This record gives sequence, structure tokens and C-alpha cells, in this order.
Amino acid sequence: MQTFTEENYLKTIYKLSEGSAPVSTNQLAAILNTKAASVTDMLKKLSEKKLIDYTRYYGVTLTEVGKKIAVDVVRRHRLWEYFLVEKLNFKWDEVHDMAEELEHISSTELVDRLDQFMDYPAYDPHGDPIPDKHGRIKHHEFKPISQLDVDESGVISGVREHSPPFLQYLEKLNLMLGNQIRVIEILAYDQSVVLTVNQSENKISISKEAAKNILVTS
Amino acid sequence: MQTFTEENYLKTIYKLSEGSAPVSTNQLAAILNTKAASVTDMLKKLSEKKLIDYTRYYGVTLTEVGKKIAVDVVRRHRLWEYFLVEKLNFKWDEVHDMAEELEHISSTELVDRLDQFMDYPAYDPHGDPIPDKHGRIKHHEFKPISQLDVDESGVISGVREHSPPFLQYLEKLNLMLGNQIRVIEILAYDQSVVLTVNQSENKISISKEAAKNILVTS
DNA sequence: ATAAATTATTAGACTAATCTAAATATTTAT
DNA sequence: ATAAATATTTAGATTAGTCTAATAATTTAT
Repeated sequence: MQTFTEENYLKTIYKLSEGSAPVSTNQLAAILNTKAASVTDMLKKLSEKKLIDYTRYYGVTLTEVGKKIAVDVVRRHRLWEYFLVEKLNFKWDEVHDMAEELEHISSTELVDRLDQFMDYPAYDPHGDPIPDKHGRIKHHEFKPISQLDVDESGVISGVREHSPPFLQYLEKLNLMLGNQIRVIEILAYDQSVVLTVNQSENKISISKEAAKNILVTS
Repeated sequence: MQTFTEENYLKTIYKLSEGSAPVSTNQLAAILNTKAASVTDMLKKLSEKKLIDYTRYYGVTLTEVGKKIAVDVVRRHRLWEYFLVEKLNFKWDEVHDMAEELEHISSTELVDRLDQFMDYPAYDPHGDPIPDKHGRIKHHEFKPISQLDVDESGVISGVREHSPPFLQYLEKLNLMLGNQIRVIEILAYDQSVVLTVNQSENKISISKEAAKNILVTS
């Protein structure tokens, strides 16, 4: 059994390592809103519990056991986000903080029933895949709008940034999951992208940064 | 904002004081599974925060602010219990521990949406009233079976004891909420009660203790 | 290849919540 | 009304997680 805090460290290491790259102390401190010294302390503890492989001055990766826990926290987080949006009608930019708390409710049975209640959703409200009860994750072929060429189109299927202001911005431009976009022009001097949504006449322009953070399937 | 632990103390004081009677250190220690010394420490802290009125060697009562928080924790607990039983199909003896965790999720908006989602239930799965968002509580005229006379009948509407074994026992005897019982006989030597459920032929016998813990309306 | 800059770790201290053991109040029984 | 029993509080220590300041390792730049 892990504490709330331990679960957050494991989840963050999982997300930062994207597979298996070692994660640095400072990276963790930045995301967990804490100090490097605190991170070092916690890494020692998690290492003793054999949830991570930790080499001083080098970095940290998850062990198999640690990864299992991390994936489970991610599963819980995404299922609760889905619940909040689909059942309680919250908007996609409102659910993150609540899910951060709900993800630490410990009962496995509860999460599995919730999963069943919602008919086993595969993606959360931001398009991120929801691991199943065995930790299996569906992987879609996502790519950012910034990698499309002029005249290419795609269906918005995920986002790489989850901050409420960014999500509200997308909502305002109708750049929501499921909508189809087509790239009309890529401006040479700043790589900003001009595109249309759902075949509309209306052309909208988004920055290169934004284009990197919106994921499409073709 | 209170910690998890502070909320548990306030909730327990609220339940033990049944209105406004002062609660003792040892009573709290027993229910909170902790030691009297720890309780004293926490009472000092809650007193400084003006959530309780605490007099050394005498006892503790809630302030108005403390009571508001306590009622809100109770509201959250009972709404989540209702959710677990009505939406996720848990049984009434399975939900307590999960609700103990869920009740500490802080968002007020979340609880209010949950309330709306379930269409504002008035009672939880054990017949306890669910306070509304303003802290108002519906009070029913409950009395224990032990106070009925021979030939009197009533509808089971609540329980005074929430332990899984007791709830499972009631389920086995079909003594579930909503069922009608009639007292056939009260044995003189131990006050055990013989009764029928839903007009059945079948007579069942329960101890005086059990009869005290089952609440009926007439 | 060495100095400077960056990154990470250790040392020592703090807070919240808890504990045991000792001391003190209160209540009960004679 | 006093002794014994019970209930409560204080004193001092412990654990988890965090912090700042000082130190050490590593990387980068010259």
C-alpha cells in the first residue's frame, strides 16, 4: 500500500519517462511543486520499497511493480475524469483537480465498477487512453497538427497540454475532440497554422505552439 | 480548509454529541481508534481554529462553524454511499469504508452535482437522512422495534448499527429497508422479539439487542 | 584539462499526527 | 472527607514529508 504522495511520485515518474527514459530530480521537483532535496528523500524511500531503480546523480526509472502502480493511478485518474464529464456534466477544463484527489481512493473494486458503469470507455475527455484493469493501454496513431502538410486533414483526438486556459481556448475555436480540421496554410516565418474546422468557410489561425499540442488521427 | 483527520474528528464529535451534549476524550479515542493523549492534542488544535468549544477535563462541543463542516462531511459520506449502492450496485454492507475515503474529496461543486445526478436523495442506503447543500436535514419519526408492543407493525426505515455482519444478518432475515414487520410476541425473560415480515407466515425471532438497532416508521 | 555553471545530495530543522509513560484532575466508594 | 479508581492532560519521542543552507558530483565552456 502506498501513500497519496508516493502514488503521485510514481505517476509523475511514469509520465515523464515516456516508456523508460530516466527522469531527473529537478524535473520531478518542478512538476511536483516541491524542492529537489525533498525529491531526493522520497526517491530513497521509493527505492527501498523497490518501486523504482534509483542511481544517485543519474536518474530514476520505475521497476515493474512501480510501473504497475503508476499505470493504475493513471487508470483511476482518467476513469474519474470520464465520469465527471460524461455523468456529472463538468467541462473538460474543470475536471483535473478533482480527479487528482479521486485517483487516490484505494478500492480496486470501486474503480472496476465505475469502469463497468460507464461501459468501459477507452479514452478520457482529453483523448488520453484509459488503461484497462490489467494495465493494458490502447495506443492510437496520434500526431500533432504541426506535423501535417498543407491540404492534409485529420480528426482531433487528443491534446498534449491540459491546462484550463488552453482547453478553454480550444473550446472557443471549436477545436474539440471529434472535429475534423484541414490545414490551409502554414506561414513560413513563424510556422503558425491556418485551418478550417468541420468544413466550415471560417479560417482560423493557431500558433506553432498550439499546433504542437493538438493531436489528430487521419 | 481542514485536513482529512480534522474532518474525521469533527464528524465524530457531531455524531457522538447527538445535538449538543459534550463529548469526552475517551469516547473520541475509542471511536477514532487512537489514544486519549492524541485526542487531547487534536482538541487543542481544533479549539484554536474555533471549530470546537473545549474545556479541559470537561468535554467538547462543536461551534457553529465546526458543526457546519461536520454536517457537510456527513452529507458527502451519505451521498457517496447512495451512489455506490444505487449506481454501482454495491450492497449496503460494502460501502462504508469507500465512503469514508470519498467523503474527504474537497470539491463542493462535485458533491452538489452528484446530488443532482442522483435526483436529490433524502436517505442513504441505511435509512440515514442526507443533509441538503444548506445543511438542512429531514427528520423522520423513527423508533426501534424494541419499543413496539405486541401486534403493532411498522416499516423498516433505518438501522442504528452499520457493521457489515449486522447488515448481512438483516439481509439474510429479509429485514431490509421498506419491508413491513409485525410484532407477534415479546418473550418475557429476555425481551427477544418474534415478528413476521411482509405478512409472511414465517415467524422470525430477533434478540432485544437487534430489536433496538432496527428502526421503523408507523 | 581546468574553471565555472549546473545539478543533485546531505545535514539539520520544522510541522502534523501520533505514541508511551508520567503527572494531575475528577469521580466514586467507603 | 479521604482513599482508590478512573479519566484526562502533559512531557518528550517518533514518523512522513517537507524545507533551507551547505556540500558534492557532474557537465559545459574555454
